Amino acid sequence: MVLSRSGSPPAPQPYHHGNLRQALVDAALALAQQKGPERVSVREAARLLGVSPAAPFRHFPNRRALMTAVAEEAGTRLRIEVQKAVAAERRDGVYRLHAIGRGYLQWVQAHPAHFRIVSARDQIDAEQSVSLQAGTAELQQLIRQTLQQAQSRGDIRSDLDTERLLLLLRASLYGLARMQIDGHLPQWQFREEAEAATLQGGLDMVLKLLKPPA
Amino acid sequence: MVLSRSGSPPAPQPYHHGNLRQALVDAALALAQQKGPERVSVREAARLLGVSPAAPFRHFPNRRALMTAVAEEAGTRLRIEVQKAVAAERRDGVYRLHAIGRGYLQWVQAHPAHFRIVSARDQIDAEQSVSLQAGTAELQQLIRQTLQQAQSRGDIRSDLDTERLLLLLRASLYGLARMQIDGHLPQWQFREEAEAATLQGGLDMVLKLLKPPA
DNA sequence: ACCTGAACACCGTTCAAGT
DNA sequence: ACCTGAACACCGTTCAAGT
Repeated sequence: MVLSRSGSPPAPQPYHHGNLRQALVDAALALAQQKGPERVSVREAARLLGVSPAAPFRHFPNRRALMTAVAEEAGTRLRIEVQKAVAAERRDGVYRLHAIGRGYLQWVQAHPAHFRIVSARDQIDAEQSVSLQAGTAELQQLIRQTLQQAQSRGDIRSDLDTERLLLLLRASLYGLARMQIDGHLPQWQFREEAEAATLQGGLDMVLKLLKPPA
Repeated sequence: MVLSRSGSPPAPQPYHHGNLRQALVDAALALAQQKGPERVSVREAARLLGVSPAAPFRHFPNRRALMTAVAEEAGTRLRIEVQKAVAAERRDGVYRLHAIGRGYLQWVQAHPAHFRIVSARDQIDAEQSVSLQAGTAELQQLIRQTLQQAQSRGDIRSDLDTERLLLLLRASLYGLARMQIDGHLPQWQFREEAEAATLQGGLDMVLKLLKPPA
């Protein structure tokens, strides 16, 4: 948040106290947005904050731990965003499923760097992080409940196993998100809106397929 | 292929000729399998082959170019594997679609490091590589044709836009593959077979949903 | 044409020493 | 308790010089 954007040496501030831990997370996130998560360096973050290269290691055992902290923050924001999206949907059944998917995909598109970090298994320790594990579990539980509800309302085919549908739904969402992030989406469309439309189209298609046969 | 597995200094072989370029690709791939693609270092590859740290740069302008070459090889193998899988399927229609999906998912599971490299957008230059672009296009074209054929045979609902179905199919497959690679699959199952079954279940579910209503 | 040797500017991480 | 300074073993990359 409080990054000096000016010249090179940001003048040794009274960072000797202050919350260096949080400042490092903020700086790392900012760097990830600028140059991609894989190019974030601990030293550069330290430099930006005017502390020595060794300072970060009083707060994080290693680079992965710092990146994991960044991922935890991003993950929390994602979860909150999706929860907000469902809460804002007043209609029931499929509409709530739709809201979840839309919220998820829109967030990914709005914050690509954040999503890349949460899903960067090679940069973070997702299994070790209770926050990340809990966040994922909570999201999965939200989808599961919404799916069950939609099934019992007759909005969604109920002749199919809920857990398997859940897997497919997650795979579709995650797949669409990653295709966008990894540049696998048709590029003959220049505009951001076009990509959004493609993602939406994918989402619409799954949900259409889930409708009970007429 | 021809890596000396023994002690540290692999004795300066007559690599002064020989195919250093290909040897580097092989070495990088081997390292990627051992420690993950993101931990492959050009210097270590050079060391393994008994050449100087500068030698690789006569064959590749930079690290990304080397990794891209590795990805090209992996991508070719993936494409061939999938093509084989379809060719081996004697039945028509959905069965061919099934074969594609199965071939894809099985390959990913059998060669996780390879898949990680082909899809490691932060390590390679996928857009610059004609080989990778062509491979992806060919695979996409294969799925498209198979899908169209299945639709016209009445195996797959034909009331839905082919291109959108194609997107969903790709997203599901890519999503399932990445979930496995990124460790998002339920871990209460220890065995590899269990993960394979989960992936298969996801694939079966999409294809089931694509069947025309009875 | 292909490779070496030495160098440069970076990294992550450790550790004694400072406040 | 928190940070610095200096050091270590690594990187990717360049470039003159060697064969």
